[in-house]
Amino acid sequence: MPTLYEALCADSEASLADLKACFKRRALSVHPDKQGGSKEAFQLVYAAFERLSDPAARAKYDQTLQDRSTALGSSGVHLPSATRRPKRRKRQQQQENHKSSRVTRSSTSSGGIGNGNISNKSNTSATDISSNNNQTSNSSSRHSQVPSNTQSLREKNSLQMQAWNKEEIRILCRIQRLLKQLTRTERQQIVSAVLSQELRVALADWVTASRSAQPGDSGANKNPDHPIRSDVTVSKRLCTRGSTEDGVASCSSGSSGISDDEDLEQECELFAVCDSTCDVDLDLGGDTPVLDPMVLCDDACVDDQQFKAEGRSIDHGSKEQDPMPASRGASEVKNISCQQIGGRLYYRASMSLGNLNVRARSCTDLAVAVDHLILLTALKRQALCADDLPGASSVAAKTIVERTQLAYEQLKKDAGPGAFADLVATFSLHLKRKYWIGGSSMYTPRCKHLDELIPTWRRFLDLQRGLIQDGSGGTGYLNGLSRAMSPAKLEEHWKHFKQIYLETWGAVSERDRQRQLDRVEVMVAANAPYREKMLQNWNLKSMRREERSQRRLKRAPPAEQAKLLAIRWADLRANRLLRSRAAAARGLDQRRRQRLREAQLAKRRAKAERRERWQRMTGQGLSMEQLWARGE
DNA sequence: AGGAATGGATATACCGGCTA
DNA sequence: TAGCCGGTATATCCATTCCT
Repeated sequence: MPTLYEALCADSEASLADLKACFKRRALSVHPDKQGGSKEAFQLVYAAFERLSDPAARAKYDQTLQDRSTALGSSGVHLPSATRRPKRRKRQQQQENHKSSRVTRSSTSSGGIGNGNISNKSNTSATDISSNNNQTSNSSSRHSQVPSNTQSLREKNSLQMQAWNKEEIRILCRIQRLLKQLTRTERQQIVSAVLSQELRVALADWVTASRSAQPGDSGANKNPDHPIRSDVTVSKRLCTRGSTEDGVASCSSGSSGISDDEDLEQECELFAVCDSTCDVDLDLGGDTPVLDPMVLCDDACVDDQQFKAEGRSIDHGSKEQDPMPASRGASEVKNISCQQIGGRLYYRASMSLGNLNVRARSCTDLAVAVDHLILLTALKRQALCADDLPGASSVAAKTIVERTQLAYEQLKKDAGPGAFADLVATFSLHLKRKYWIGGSSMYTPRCKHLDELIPTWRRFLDLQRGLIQDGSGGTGYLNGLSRAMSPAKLEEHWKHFKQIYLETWGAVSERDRQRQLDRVEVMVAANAPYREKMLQNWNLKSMRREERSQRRLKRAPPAEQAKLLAIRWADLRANRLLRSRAAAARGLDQRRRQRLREAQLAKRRAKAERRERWQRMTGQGLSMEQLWARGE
């Protein structure tokens, strides 16, 4: 398997400009339209360029190569720049670090949730950048510690799980499930009022043990970098979001949720199962594994939807990103479409950023299209990981719109007026609303300047945010309907959405607006049967939900249930204690009996010996003194 | 728990119309 | 009328949710 450097035919110490040149050279030779080219080869080359052109992803990749070469032994293995980075590269790196440190410092200290969650095909995140740029950061050192502790932690937890019997495990499971159904405040009340100190600690151990002792469990993190969820950073983030949502005093001052104070860490570790008002210190520090608060937090605490609304996808870390997504279309080449007109081939580079589609002009020269692709790749990288943009302070807190705008301005400067003008980029937003228009798309008119589209983009984004706050879950109108949103509310959103959409077209011309209105109405009408079906489903589900809630009302309240479980737990523990004492007593008794048996045996043996001696003595007619004199 | 369904995101092909 | 661009349709991917 060739390395990415080999795929690009680039030196491991190549600068960005070198990489661009190498990519262009290779792309032109391996494109399917060229002799001996193929889509696979082109995709490999593009994937390599996409990754290596990103400094953070490149550093990460270099590190991976270095680790691999260390594991295999240094001989005969191609070592990338990270292993033996020459002075020139090292100096460059230092300069980059120095330049970006001022920019990234604020985002690093505020945690960079947003960036950390950005899904990037090249496996890049701002968190990675900051950790790579700043080797002494706390998060990176914590991450590096996690795997080393994992094994011993697993063994310990496995032993701990063996110590519980089936019934105790069942009770712990039920309490955990019960607590998960409650809000944070209710949970805290019940935990502090009903659960004993011993039960809380057992619950904490149980949660950690069940997580780490079953690595194949679906709940466990399958990411090899973080074998268990003992990452304090993640825990903090989850807790912070949860506390904000529940209206409890926030753990962090910033929206990103990761501050650097240790109190926060402790609070987050304790809040899941232990009340902070408890006057006895819980021994969760030291050797005790870090508790995973997520297990007992409300699932809704994880406010991923907010990020999704910004056009960012959530990196759950559970799936390996495909380094080479399949190409689409007849050209079979990702990001460069091809069309034959009048016997000539036209190429056109395109790129998507969230729901923003960027397209370059079409051209007959593949080399020009590759140049365009290089520019668009830079735009995408900078928009998704805008930490390296000058003046992008607190960029983690910015929305995808603001970051794209920054990246766009930067691209204009970097590419130079000539190259940028040659791109003739056009921008449009692609929007889908399956519930209303089925599989068809709605899209804004193409703009020659991103600035023209920004206000519209913001409006759609705000609308989407409102939809999430209304409880749709942010995954779309249909899911919104099937969950918490009423059909009436849904319709209201659709009207608003349509209004923005038509206004966008109306800004071009009234004729366009009318044309789009007609088109949308046709699509909406065509999709009526589908909506009818969904409404029926929604009614059925609503009825089912209602029945469930009625059943729940008949059940004992959660506090009562928890109390009963806690009593059962205490009984079990008491019985277990009694049994262990009885067993201990039995053990003592057995040892005494054994000693007695041994003593009796010794006595019997001595008696038999005496009898034997006596018989010998009397048989030979000897006296006792004579016998002793013979030494017997 | 795991497969199926869903729907947003992404990417590309195709076509019609404008313009030099 | 060739060259190019904007609008549209659609294929595919993938995360999430639903259903059994």
